[in-house]
Amino acid sequence: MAGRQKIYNEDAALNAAIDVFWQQGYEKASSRDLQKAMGIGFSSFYLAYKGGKQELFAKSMQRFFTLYPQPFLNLLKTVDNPVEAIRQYYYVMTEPNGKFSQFGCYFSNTIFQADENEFKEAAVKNLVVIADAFYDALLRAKNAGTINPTIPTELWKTYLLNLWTGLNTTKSIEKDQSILRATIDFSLKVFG
Amino acid sequence: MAGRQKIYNEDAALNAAIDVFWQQGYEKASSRDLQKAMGIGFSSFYLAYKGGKQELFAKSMQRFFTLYPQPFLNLLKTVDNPVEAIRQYYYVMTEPNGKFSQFGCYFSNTIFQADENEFKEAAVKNLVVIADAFYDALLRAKNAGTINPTIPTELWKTYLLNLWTGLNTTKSIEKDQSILRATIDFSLKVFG
DNA sequence: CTCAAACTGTATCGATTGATACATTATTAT
DNA sequence: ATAATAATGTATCAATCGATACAGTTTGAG
Repeated sequence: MAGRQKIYNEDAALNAAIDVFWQQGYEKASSRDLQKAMGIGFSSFYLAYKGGKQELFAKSMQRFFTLYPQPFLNLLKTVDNPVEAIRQYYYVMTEPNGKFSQFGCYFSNTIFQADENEFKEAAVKNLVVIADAFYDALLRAKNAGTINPTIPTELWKTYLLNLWTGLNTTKSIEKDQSILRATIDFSLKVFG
Repeated sequence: MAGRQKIYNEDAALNAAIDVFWQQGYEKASSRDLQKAMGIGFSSFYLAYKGGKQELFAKSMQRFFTLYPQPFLNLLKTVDNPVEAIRQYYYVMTEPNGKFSQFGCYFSNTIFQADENEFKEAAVKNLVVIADAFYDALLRAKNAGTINPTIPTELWKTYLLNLWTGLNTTKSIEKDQSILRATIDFSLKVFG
C-alpha cells in the first residue's frame, strides 16, 4: 500500500458529522456544511464516503448509537433500580445546555424528517433496541420484586417510547425544567 | 374595480396548500409543488401571496387551526366528560388511513422542522391554546365532581401535550393500533 | 369603445443543492 | 529513481430552489 497520508482524523471527522446531522437533520445538513465541520475537502469527502451524504449519514447514525445509548444500555444491565436509571436518562432531555435538549433525539428527529427510506427504518430499529433493553431491565426488576408496576407489561415499550419521543417536542413548548422533570417523574410512577 | 376574474377558488387553493405543507413540511414543500396542488400559476401565486411561501404557510397554519382543532375545542366546552372527548381526539392519531396518522400533527411537525423562526413560535402558541382548552374543560369536570384526577393540576398541560406529541412519533414505531389505543387509554386514566 | 385594473402563462433569474472532473501533491514498494 | 497508489484543492456540473420579469388576456368603469 502506497499513497499520501490522510491529513484529517477519521474518527474526529465522523464525530463532527454527527453533530451537524444531529443539529440540522439529514436534508438540511448540506455537503458543504459537513465538509467544513469535518475539516475535509470535497475530494477527500467523496473518496472516504463514496456513497456521499447517504453513506455518511448511515455511518453517523451507527456511531451515534455507539457513543450515546450503548453505554447506557450496558449500564442498565447491571443496575438494581432500572426506573431510577431511566429517569436519569430521560432527564438529559431537560438539561438546558445539553446536546439532547438542544438538538433533540437523533433517532426521533430522523423518523420525523426522513421520507419512507432506509434511514427512517434504521432509526426506528435503534429506538426499538433501546425500548427492548428498557423492557428487559424492568422485567428483571419486577421478577426480583424490586418494582411493582401498575402498567400492563404489553404497554411498557410503547409507553416509554411515547414519553421519550414526546419530550423531544414538549421540551420546545414547556421550557420550565422543573415541570418537565415532574412530568417525567409522574409518568414513571406507573413502574412502581 | 376592474380586472379579470380569478380562475381559481381561493379557499380551495388554500386548503390544497394546507395538505401539501401538512404532508411535506415547510421546507420540503416547494413553491412548484404548492402551485401545482393549488391549481394556480406562478404569477397568480405571487400576486395572491406577495410574501411568497412564508405568507402562504402562515395563512395555511391559521386555516388549519380553524378547520381541525377549533371545532373540537368548541365541542369541548359543552361536553360533560372531557376525558372521553380527549380520548377520541387522540384516537385520530391511530386511524390507519387518516391524515393525522399519515401526516402527523401539523403543529408538532412545524415545531420539529422549523428553525427558530416565527413559524415555530406560532405552532407552539397553537398547541398551548389547545392545551389550555383541555385544561379548562378538565378543571370544570373536576370541580363538578365528574372526574377525580390523580395527576397534579400543574402537570396536566405538559402531560397531555407530551402524550399527544409523543404519539406523533410513536405512531411510526408502533404500528399496532390496539397497542397505541391501549397506551392512550392507560395514560388518560390519571384523569380519573 | 377605450383604457386602466386585475389575473394568467411562460421564460428565466441568481443562489444553492449533491456530486464529479482533473490536475497536483505526497507516500511507499520495487 | 521510478512507477504505482492514495489523498488533496479547485473548478464546475446539472438540477432544483424561491422568486421575478414581462407580455398577454380578461374584465368593468367612464
